[in-house]
Amino acid sequence: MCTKNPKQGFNKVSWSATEDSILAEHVRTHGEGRWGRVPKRTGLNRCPRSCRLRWLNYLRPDIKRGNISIEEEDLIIRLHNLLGNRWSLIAGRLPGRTDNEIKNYWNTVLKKKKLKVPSVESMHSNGEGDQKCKSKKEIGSPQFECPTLFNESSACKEHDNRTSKREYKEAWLNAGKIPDVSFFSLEDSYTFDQLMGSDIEQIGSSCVLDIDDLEKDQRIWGSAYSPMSFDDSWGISDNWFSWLGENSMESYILPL
DNA sequence: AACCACCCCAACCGCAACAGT
DNA sequence: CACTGTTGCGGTTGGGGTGGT
Repeated sequence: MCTKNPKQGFNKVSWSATEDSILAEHVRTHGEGRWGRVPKRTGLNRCPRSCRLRWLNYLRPDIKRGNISIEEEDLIIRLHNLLGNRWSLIAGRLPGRTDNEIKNYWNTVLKKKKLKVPSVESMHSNGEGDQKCKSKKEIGSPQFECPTLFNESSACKEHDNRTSKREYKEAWLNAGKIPDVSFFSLEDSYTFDQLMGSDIEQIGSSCVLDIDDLEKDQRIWGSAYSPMSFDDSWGISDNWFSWLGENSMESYILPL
């Protein structure tokens, strides 16, 4: 655990080029992980978490530098509509971008853009567009921008009764099929309709289907396309789930 | 040139989940 | 099962840069 400066409370210190090179060299030699040992081994006067963060957000070789493109911005907006403030998941769909970067971009750029354009949800609520949850459990429910009478409180309440991430994952792996999806609300289905053009589709409260990866495999995609029809009331038809289960599509299911 | 206000982003925090013993 | 250390995540904030006066 990083400790606060007892005198000044909070004391941010930027990483120097020397520190960066020491850390980068250490990761190159020993690999990622075991961050608790890094400060001792390298002599860096940094806490393990600070080292990890510096590597993940700045030093990693696959980090993409430069401005967020229009395409990336569009994807961020669509994924945020789908997933809410789950920055790591959103970042996972943007190669080379970190969750911190996307979070910052949202808070400094996109949030303002969103405020400028009156959304439907603002007409139904007090205008607080972003969810303000105190814990990750509360964040669990994606905040959908629904054109109808979406009710956030009822959606959150619904989420409490949903299967936990771990149970969901285990159930999927053990049973070889997608567990109960009866929690799909009518409101959610409207969101799926809106997101038909997206490369990612939510198939439950705790996982999404990676359409991008699916499309890469032409054999699978070709045979999958026909049963993947969308149902008017539930967003994704039962055919999807049965087809996915029959064809061992675990690798295309991304747990949230 | 000096000051101020604002903005952006890196770095921090608390909490929760996970892994190991 | 309980405990402890580690890791991952989202929220928050201090520092530095920039533009306006």
